[in-house]
Amino acid sequence: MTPRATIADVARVAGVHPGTASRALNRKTEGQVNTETAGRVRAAAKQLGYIPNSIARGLRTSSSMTIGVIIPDLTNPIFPPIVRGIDSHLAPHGYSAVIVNTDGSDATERLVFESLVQRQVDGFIFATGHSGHSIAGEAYERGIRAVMVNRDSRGVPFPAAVGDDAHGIRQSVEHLHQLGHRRIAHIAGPPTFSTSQVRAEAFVAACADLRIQGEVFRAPAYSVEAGQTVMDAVLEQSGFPATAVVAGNDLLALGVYHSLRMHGLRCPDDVSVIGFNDMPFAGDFQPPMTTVRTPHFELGVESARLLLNQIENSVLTALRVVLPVDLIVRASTGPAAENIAFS
Amino acid sequence: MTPRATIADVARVAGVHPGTASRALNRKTEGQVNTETAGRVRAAAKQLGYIPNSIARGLRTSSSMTIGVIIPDLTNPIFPPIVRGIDSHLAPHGYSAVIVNTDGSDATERLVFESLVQRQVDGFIFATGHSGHSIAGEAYERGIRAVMVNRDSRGVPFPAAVGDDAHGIRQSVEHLHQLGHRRIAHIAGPPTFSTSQVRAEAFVAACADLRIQGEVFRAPAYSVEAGQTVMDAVLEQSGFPATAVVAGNDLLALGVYHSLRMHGLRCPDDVSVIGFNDMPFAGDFQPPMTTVRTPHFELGVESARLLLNQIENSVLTALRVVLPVDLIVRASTGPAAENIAFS
DNA sequence: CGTAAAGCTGCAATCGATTGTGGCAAAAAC
DNA sequence: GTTTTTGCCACAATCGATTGCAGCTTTACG
Repeated sequence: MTPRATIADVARVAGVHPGTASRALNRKTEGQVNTETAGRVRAAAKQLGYIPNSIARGLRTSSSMTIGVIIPDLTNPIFPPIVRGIDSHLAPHGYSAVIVNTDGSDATERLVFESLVQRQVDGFIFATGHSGHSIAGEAYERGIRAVMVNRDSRGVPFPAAVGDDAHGIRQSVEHLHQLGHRRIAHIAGPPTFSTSQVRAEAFVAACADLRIQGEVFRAPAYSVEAGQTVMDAVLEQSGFPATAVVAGNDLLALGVYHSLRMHGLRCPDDVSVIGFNDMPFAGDFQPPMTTVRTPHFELGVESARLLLNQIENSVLTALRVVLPVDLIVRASTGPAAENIAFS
Repeated sequence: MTPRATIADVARVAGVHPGTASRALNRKTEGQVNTETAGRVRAAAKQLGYIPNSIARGLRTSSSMTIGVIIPDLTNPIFPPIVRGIDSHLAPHGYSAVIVNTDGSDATERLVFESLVQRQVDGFIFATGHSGHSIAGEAYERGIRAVMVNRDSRGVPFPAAVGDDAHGIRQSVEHLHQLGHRRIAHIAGPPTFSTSQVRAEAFVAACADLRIQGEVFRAPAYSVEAGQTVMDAVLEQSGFPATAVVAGNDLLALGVYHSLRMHGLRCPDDVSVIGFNDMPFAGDFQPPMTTVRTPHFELGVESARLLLNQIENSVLTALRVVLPVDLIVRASTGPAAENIAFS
């Protein structure tokens, strides 16, 4: 219940001026003070259990040592690893991350953004895929530092850390091709996400290269429900007799699983399915999912590194770092079925 | 690039003193200023795009409007829902959460704790299960406000929001009993977690009540690997011919799945398995998992509510809120097998 | 020995907002 | 008509740390 010791208390005990005490306690300035004096100050600080008030420091130095991380939904399993990667790079540098969700809503994105600039965060990491009139552009105009992770920065010149999505899709299509599939459906995410675009484009390009029939269907969201709904439509209405589907991400693929099951079709016997991301436990699904592994943790690390470089050294080390991805073959893909029952 | 407007700027434009501007802009004090004047101030604020510097405010009011949330590992799928629940209650009240991971390490727990008190967080939410010489006791002695979520507060008089674990276990055992199981193994989590204790105790109590054989085995961690290792031992060395296992949580149950598969045993045909938590996608596993649903989101909400009550009203509304749980029966449980192959 | 340079440390301003106190003027009370 | 009350606002202190500047002492050097 005793009030925390301030630097003035430390100075008094050490018999020096608060300014001197401050210098003695800071790495950057401790060279300016006599070694013996500095020792006395440190001793006093330890004795009093002095903990610097970072709010006061922040006021003076106009930095809060916190980074705002804006994600659509922490419940989406790809984000926890990203967040951990971010944190693992931030913490050793003395920064903390405050994570906020937008639920995909543009309005709450703006809301939390404002709330965070009010908090004087030193920078932002955007993991939201929204590409429309997102706040990124506004942030840039306000001179706010930021980076993107797992998405591209559509026009806004912020650095970005992304996976090599195009290559992952290409691998997926080739894998299916080798298994004999010649008619493949792609269930793409919402067009507002930059990832949806590049994956869809890579898909059509790969199909063209291999001279196989590829059709893309757009899901309204990256969710299990959306995947199921779209797959229902593919099966019931599209008239496209696909023997395999490459989904925009694992959630959509899971929705495809559900739809298949509802239609009495088996995976991979009747239809092969490939996901994207290799989310945690993807290997425990029924069947274990073939999917493209994206290094989410490392993506987080890289994005944090990009941001901190920008903040502390005021330099852009890179405008874009792309990390390799890998196709993980499990049990949701198999030889193309001869004929499949369409309604 | 123009420096942000301060309250002094607003005051100048509105032709009033900064103190007056401050009062005009704050809900609690706007009654102290003339309505017409307040309007002028608000207009000026809007015109300048004034955003209060919450660091400066925090220095004066000695509150940061942030809450520290300490969890073992964000990657564990039960925590994202809890965090979202916390956030959903905090945000409308103007608070932000800063989430840190400890990786179960006592040392880093202490580290992040210190880092957060230095950040002047207004309170803590502990989701770490560690019960030994945790920092909770120290926090209490320092007069720091905190609550526990998903764990009990062993001796430390902090409020806690928990699920009715004992009841969940009882339901599980009864469910198995009805299916004809008479020899059940319980794979408990590490004894340092309060949840492990109450679940294990509830298990032996339930078995005693129903007069069936129950044996408990301890896992060194709440992880898939630990679950597999322990189940391996149960099958190969224990000599306990269980026809069913109730796992301490879903991760352990997943490990049991793996072990079973490795031993050529099928679930639920040979051995029934029940998890705990109903983590996301538990219904998509192979087989879909029977498990106890814990309302994690609501647990987060309740813990945040408990903490905010303590902070803002300085009252303890409750020392302990326990939320109901439910057994979700899926496909990992079935009638007891006649005889099961043990090595 | 004198002067210049270097090394330390104290002083005070500063970051941007909040808030107790006091003063002035208008309204109310007598 | 005078006094008291009330309403509104200005003033200035304050939160706790950082930092440019100046002054003092000590060392170095010619």
